[in-house]
Amino acid sequence: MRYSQYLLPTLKETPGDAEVISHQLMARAGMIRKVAAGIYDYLPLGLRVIRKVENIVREEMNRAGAIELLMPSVVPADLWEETGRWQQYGKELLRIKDRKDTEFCFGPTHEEVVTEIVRGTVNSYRQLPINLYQIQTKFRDEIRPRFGLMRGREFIMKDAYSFDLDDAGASASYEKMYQAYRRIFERCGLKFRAVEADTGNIGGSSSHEFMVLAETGEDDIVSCDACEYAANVEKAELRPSTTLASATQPLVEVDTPNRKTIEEVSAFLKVAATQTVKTLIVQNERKETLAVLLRGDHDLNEIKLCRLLDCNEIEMASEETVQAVTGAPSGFAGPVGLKVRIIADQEVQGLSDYVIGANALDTHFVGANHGRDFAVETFADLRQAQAGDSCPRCEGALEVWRGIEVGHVFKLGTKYSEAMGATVLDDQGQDRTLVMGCYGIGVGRTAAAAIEQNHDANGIIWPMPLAPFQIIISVLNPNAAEVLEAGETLYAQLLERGIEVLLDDRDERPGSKFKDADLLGIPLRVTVGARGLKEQCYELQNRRSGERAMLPMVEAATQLAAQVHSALNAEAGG
RNA sequence: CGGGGAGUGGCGCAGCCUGGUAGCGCGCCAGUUUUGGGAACUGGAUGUCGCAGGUUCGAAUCCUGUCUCCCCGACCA
Repeated sequence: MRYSQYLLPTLKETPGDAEVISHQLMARAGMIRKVAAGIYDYLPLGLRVIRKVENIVREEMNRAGAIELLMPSVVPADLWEETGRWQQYGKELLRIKDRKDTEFCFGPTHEEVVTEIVRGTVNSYRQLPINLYQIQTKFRDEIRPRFGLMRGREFIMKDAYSFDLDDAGASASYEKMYQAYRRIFERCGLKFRAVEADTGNIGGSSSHEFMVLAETGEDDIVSCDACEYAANVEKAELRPSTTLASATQPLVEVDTPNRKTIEEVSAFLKVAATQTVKTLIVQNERKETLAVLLRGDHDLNEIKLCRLLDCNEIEMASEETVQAVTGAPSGFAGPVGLKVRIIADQEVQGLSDYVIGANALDTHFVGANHGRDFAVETFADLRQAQAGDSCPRCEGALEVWRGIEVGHVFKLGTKYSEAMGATVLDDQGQDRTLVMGCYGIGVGRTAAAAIEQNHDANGIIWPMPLAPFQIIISVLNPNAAEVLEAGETLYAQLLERGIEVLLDDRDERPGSKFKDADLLGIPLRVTVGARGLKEQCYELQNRRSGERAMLPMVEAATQLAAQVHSALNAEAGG
């Protein structure tokens, strides 16, 4: 591609609405343009990267035995009504009507559609297992899209769905996808972790998320420093606590004027936060109000609480509710004398003689003990894991990372196949409900995550497998005939060798060309200028390492092609 | 949706408080001189100041409404 004839609008300045580095650099490098909140144009350079990711995904899915197809983006409401999701799925589902007022949605995910395909075309266990996938534009009307391609409303996703006769088969299909995903992200040159995850409202029994490690990630994940255990904090189990407490101090009411938070109270009473217990008054969607006790320095994990209570949503009670339930303004809630259900994190069980709210303005208790002073209905694992916690599987300790979720694999079970009557005949001639799995990869998000992990002050540094171009030839003075000709010659030789090369033949000053080359993040830059030509050489610079080398003109194309191929293989290996 | 902020040439911003009919930098076009890390000079083009009302002799500026965008929370590839 000739730069002078390409559409590559680079920006010197960062657009004001771009917050994270990947968004800033994608905008500056002329990869994307915003059309509306969470909706983007993929400009030519951006599309090239998207295609790179797609092709890696496609190759690995095919290798794992999955079959590509393409389902419609616009899906009739009937299908979604079969599974009840037309009602369940909230405002994220973009609902539209056609001219006859028939309802449709723009598909945010395709369990219903694919299940409909399989129920109509797969009738025998002999056709199993089968795994169907597509790479397609999805739409989810997110409440708050942000960070460019990281969380768009419209985005490109690879979604795959496996169908098996039984759980064992489904587990095997799941394992295949898990391994395929590892290969995909390794080939993309990304540092990532596969972590145990919550299944959310897609449903199903177990799942893993593939997290690219990056500070700007929106998820917290934990991993053990000794074994393989890794999980999203939403999901991370904590080791069961077995210690039991016994009281040694009497319950005494103390004044804590204006001290509401754990920090304020523990500082005021000169007690460690670990020796305090906080009482959260919460409500679920059924408007049940209850009190949750946690050690002062711990945080509530709402997902664990939801699971315990068999509800979908937990929120902190309003000030009025707190006042009504505890008889005091928030900040002083405690379990003593409370009339609502009281449940506690398991680690409260091992505490004794702690500080706790007294349900009266500016007052706390010291020397509080459950069992003696109040009763706890249930102890359970309810808190968020944090750095330094013991691993639930071994003697190691947990570390905390930030991650970007680029892929997610689920065991779905029969949730959709049962609702939609997707069955096959087994070898006994009996109807069997198919056991499903589903597997997603955010294509644009993967590209964005790659930038989060691979950039410097000058711009993007693409891993070779994702680079929109593998080599950029910067012709320093295209007005000098012999310089332009030397550039053109190399350009032609590289194209012949199948290398993706961008020829910067613009009539710009050298500085601009170097800045743009760095910004775009092309892994190898060849400078063609009078200086090198005097010695019959091109000059090579590696974007990542900054290393430079003189390449004799006669062997340049061969050497460069070899470097590109070895970089591709290095990053594809492992 | 709750809380915070912002809409002014393609991009980044100033002007608004204290109303008088729009300015700076980058980019763009033409020319001259330049040419190894975002060149200099000269000349030029581009704005119904988000939209709709209102106040006023006069509104980018004040008032009301509305739309959009961004940030913090819930959601997720």
